[in-house]
Amino acid sequence: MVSTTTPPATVAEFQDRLAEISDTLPRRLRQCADHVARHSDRIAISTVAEMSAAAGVQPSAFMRFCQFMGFSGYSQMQRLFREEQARRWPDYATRLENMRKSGGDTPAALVAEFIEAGRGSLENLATSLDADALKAAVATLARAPLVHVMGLSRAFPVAAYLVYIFEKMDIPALLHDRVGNIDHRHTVRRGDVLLAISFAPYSPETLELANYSNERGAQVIAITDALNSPLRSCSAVTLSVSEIDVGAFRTLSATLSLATALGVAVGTARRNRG
Amino acid sequence: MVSTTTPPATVAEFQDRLAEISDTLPRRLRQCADHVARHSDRIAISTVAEMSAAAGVQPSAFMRFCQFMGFSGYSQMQRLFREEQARRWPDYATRLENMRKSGGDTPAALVAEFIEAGRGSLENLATSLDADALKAAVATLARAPLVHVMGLSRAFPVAAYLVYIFEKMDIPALLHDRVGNIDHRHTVRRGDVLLAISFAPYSPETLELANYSNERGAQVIAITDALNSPLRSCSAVTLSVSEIDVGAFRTLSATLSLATALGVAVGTARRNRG
DNA sequence: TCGGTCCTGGAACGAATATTCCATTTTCGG
DNA sequence: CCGAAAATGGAATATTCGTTCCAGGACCGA
Repeated sequence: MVSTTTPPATVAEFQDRLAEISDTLPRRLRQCADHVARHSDRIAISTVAEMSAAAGVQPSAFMRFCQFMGFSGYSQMQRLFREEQARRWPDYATRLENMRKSGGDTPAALVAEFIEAGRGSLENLATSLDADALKAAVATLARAPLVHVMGLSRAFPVAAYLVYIFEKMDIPALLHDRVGNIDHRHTVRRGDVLLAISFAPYSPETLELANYSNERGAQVIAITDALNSPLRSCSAVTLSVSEIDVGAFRTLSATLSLATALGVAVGTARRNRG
Repeated sequence: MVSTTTPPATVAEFQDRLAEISDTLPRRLRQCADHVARHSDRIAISTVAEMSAAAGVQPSAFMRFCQFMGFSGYSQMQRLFREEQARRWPDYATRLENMRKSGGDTPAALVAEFIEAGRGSLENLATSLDADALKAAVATLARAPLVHVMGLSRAFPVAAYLVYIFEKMDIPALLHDRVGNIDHRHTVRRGDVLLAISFAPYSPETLELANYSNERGAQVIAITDALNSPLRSCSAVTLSVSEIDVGAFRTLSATLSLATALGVAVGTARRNRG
């Protein structure tokens, strides 16, 4: 009954085996698998009783599940997750607390706030990213003869960094800055793609260019913040990112991570197609 | 012996009480306190036996420490840290694993990589930030009649965002871009401050401006990557940040968090001095 | 040096937890 | 519909872990 294979040595291996066997599992065992897949982080700090209750099964069923996964029991499985967690969380939490504790508005405390905000934003991105939209955006951008990029105010660093990456990857890209108040809209041609980046309060210039591109027959990819962004109505694909704010300010951690990944993905996609 | 006060309700309260009593503790108990202060994150996943062994004391000593902290015992203390951890780590880890598992080079997997890198960079920043240097940088910048900001290539988004923040906070700041290949160096006056941002490979233009400013009697604050950065030799204060790379690319999560905090701190410092 | 107080170490106890076992139920092929 | 094999639930057991207790030792003031 219990396969005598060696237990997974890493969380990644664990995930693989889970995906592999979860189709062949009886009902209760399947419940365990589903719950574990969804809350694997809880394993490190929960007891079998808690886990099985949360999954809606008996502790004994959960034990059988552990053995199906190749472990001798729950304890061995738990050890894997505890080690994993300890590895990725050195003394960071402690240090942050100290920085924050050092005083409400010392610079170090402020950095701690922004670190926390950035971290939270990254976590949000992980849970809320629309993988299909992203894939569509990459496909569209990979086909574009020329990529137009526009972002003003807070979105400007993102636009600038994207163009920098595009340039590094030999992708033809044009940054629509507003230097000299010169408008570059007439460079947009049918078949080109506009990557428009804007957050509330949305700058009219960016919206205007998005609308113009649409009329001109150039698809629009938007990186924006909320579901009610005006960019959504005039873009083929919308990627949304929300940043946690510190007072009136925000970092760009999540937005830049998404943008960088997008740029690199487009670069590799192009390379693959020759 | 054991004070009958209520136990700390949050990790912050815990830290406070720890700092408060740790001077009055006997030797073994002090060892516990030191070890806990340094590895508070381990409490959630370790047993008393493990913790006490790591601290170099007997389990019973560790128990007494828990009671000094106001808890009934180790279990109650552990519960606090487990709740804290569950709170700040919803299903983020799971989601990330799924994204990464979905394939080596799908866009979503790439985003997961950059999220991890960003997170790691932020954690590095938390543990390696030089609070004194930061404080000095803020003080210097707060006194400057005019702040010059320069960063090219990968550092350009950081420079741009800093100037954006300075502008929002009514701080006179000038971005030394290279539009039209026009050099703004002659705007630098004695008493001004240059905020120079550069990472390997360091762009000569930024280094040049840093040297020039020094000669001109304007102090230089550097944001750079390593300890052997050429900026270090010509700057009054150096803030170092290291970003984890994904292949040949990096995000700017940590750098931007630091820069944003720096900008906001300077703004509030100025406001306080009128 | 002596007496008292506080601290320390280790063993012993009790509670909680993981794990196994088996009777009962369900499933599925014939 | 029947019988075998698999799955399930719940109780019983074994193990680990938290907690307490007490004897011995260190420290301190007199």
